Amino acid sequence: MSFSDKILTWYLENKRDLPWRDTLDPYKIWLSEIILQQTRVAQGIPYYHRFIEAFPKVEDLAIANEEKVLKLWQGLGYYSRARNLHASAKMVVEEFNGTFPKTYTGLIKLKGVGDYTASAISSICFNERQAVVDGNVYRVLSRYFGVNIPINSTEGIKSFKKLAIEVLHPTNIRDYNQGIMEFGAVQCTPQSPNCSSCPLAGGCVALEMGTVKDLPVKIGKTKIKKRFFNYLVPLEHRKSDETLTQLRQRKGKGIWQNLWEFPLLETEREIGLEDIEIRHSEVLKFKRPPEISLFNSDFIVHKLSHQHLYTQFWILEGPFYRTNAIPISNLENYPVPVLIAEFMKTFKF
DNA sequence: AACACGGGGTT
DNA sequence: AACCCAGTGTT
Repeated sequence: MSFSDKILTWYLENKRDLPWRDTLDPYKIWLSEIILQQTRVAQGIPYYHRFIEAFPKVEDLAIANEEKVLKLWQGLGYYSRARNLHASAKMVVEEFNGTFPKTYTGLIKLKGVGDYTASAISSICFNERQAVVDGNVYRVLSRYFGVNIPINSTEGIKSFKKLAIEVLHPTNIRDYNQGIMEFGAVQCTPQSPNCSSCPLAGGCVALEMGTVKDLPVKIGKTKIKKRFFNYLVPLEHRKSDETLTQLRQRKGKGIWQNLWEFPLLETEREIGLEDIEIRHSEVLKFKRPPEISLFNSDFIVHKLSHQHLYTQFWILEGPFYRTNAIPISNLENYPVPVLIAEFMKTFKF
């Protein structure tokens, strides 16, 4: 039995019942694939349901405000996925009359659709002969065939893609592709893979050589940068029994593009109350000196994959010049980073 | 070729 | 703390 037949047989007996497995609708498969980029299935499932409910068809997504799309995406991370998702929905509706491209070549032109995603959609929806190479596939192929070329080197990317094409199933591309990924996610896991009950143990080079735990090989380490964020939370208590505050939308490059946050003073190092008293006007203008207090005595350290944000929330009470001022009851409508959402949940406005 | 881009789960 | 997740786009 060939490698691909073993994978396919295993899959047909072990596949999970996932929400997007009951359809070949390119819209739904595309949505699931974008959500699942660098994201675990368990984390993505509730988002998939919410998007399908809010936007049953690609036309619904295309006519939505970006604000609403980002709000639904809040908490998933890599927000360029949401912006590109929205842009591609518009492309499909406006340029292709609402019909998704039916080929790898057509699909890869969509924003946010790269080699992996174009291969996944074209093979799953149309059984096109394209090989998917995601993190699971790198792991399974490197172990079974004993390949120690670094998976994130240029040579590795090329040679694993070539190998993936060579071992593709002859006919059932659709199920084989999902099968090899599922096999990596469930059976041939990163740590403590279940080799003792593996249907592919016979023929697995890494198992034979005792190198399972060393594969796949990955080079380079992400250097983590430290940043110091001082959020200035303005509060103006009005007689109308309403409290005003202010949010701003992040623009330009960097993290959290197009999401909202409180006025931010970023510094090179930790600063204290005296510094805030002097510098708050760089960020936010008050009509008279505000009453300032620190919300969190210890840093809130928000960890991203490549930076740690040492964060202090400063509460500034007093009347301020209200461009973009909003009542606190409206805060929930804005798409915000998890760091800000956690603060809003904890702070007693 | 290297880096930026989130947040959460697992060990 | 380190690694990884159904990767893509930019520099």
